[in-house]
Amino acid sequence: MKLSESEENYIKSIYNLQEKTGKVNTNSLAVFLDTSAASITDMLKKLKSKKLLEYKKYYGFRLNGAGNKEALKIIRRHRLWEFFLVEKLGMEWEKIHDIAEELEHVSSVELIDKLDQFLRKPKIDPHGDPIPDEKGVMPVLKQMAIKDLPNKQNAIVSSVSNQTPEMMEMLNHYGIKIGSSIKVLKTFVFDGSLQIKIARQPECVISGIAAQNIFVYDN
Amino acid sequence: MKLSESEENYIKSIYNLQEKTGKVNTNSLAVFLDTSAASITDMLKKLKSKKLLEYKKYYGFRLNGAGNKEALKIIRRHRLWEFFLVEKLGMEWEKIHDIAEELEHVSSVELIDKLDQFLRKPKIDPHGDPIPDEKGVMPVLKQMAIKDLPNKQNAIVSSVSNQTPEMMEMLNHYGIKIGSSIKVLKTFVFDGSLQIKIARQPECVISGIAAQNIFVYDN
DNA sequence: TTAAATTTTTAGATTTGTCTAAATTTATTT
DNA sequence: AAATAAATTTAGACAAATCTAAAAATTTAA
Repeated sequence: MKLSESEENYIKSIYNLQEKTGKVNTNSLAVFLDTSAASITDMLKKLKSKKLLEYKKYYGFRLNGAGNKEALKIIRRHRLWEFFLVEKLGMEWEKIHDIAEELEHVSSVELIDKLDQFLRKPKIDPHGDPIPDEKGVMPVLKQMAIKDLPNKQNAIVSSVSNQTPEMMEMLNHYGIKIGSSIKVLKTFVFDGSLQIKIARQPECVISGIAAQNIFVYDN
Repeated sequence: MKLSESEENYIKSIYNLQEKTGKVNTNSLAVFLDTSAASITDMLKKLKSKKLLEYKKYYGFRLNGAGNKEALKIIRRHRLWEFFLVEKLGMEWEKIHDIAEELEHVSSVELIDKLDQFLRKPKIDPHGDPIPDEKGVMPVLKQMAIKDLPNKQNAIVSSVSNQTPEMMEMLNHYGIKIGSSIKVLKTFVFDGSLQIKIARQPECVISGIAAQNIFVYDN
């Protein structure tokens, strides 16, 4: 199905809000897309008529099977481009989102599959989000606290359970970000602290408490 | 200046037709863009009001300095993406144009400069067309038709002036591509046909007409 | 040098995606 | 359960880019 850029943005946003907060309504989508509630209603009618979502006036809406499939295609494109921008072009983590937002609308299947191959079929984008495969399947990635990561094994930082300013300050200090490549060099049994190496950062030691709150993907 | 996708397509087309045929008029542009003459007139007014071209009713139009600059930026993006698609993703020469046509509208300067670096600042795209640099300057590359290439001298195929399916079929048959190493073994004065050798291909003979349309870099 | 043909422009519609303001429906309070 | 508040939808308008049909200007030809 050929969708307009705008339709794609709506579908992707609905999918993302559905994933993140469980449900979406007209207002939250309007805020998210920085547009009016009236525009949302207009587009919902259109997407319904294209059979991409269930929608009942005043009751709510939800992507159906076809809509989900489209969303996953768009998300796949977005995340592959983000990976490309960081890993191949060396762009800053913070700058890539807006560019990927534009690139994602180029929809040639062959382009995206070739790009996927070229990037060696990555499973996680630079923000730590999973990348759907060519069939639209999200890889299931188990997470583990880095205290449980075997020594010398490379992993990708996936999330942080304790998002206090104090934690952020520390992560910032060590250059630890979602998506950072990380390796445990040594475990100090006495207090559970770990000596670690983050890609492009000097080695450092983090406390056992920190090691319980920083998660990585379990490959 | 932020331009719409449509404005960019008009500017690029005007530039290309100007280059290729010397001048453009409403009808030729309408044919080229597969749209109506009325739409051309509408857009000309708009581009005039944005000070990107000179335009007098019924008299004609031409990109001005600012318009040319914009055109060169778009062409730079297009050709860099074409190079990427062929050299990095290994896509077929024939399939890349339409994809680059979409990618070219993503206009982040940082993206394009990083891409340029990543590709090692190529000067020629896979169709043999020169790629403007970050300042919008077209590299000056001398070319010659292979009919003018001295016998026994190695050269690199740079471009093909007649990009019809029929020409493509023949080039394909002989294994002639942009970048192919080529040598003229013998010239038949009677009809201008040439016996040639393409690297990794058997010797073959091409007609005088073909020999006028296949270009090589003049080292 | 008129008449005919061609090219270009205008006038008026249409589609897409958006808007504001008003109306309607649903949810919350008193 | 009314009254009030909040969320959602409708109605009507607008800008961008396009279209067709008709009018105007220019070019060509008789």
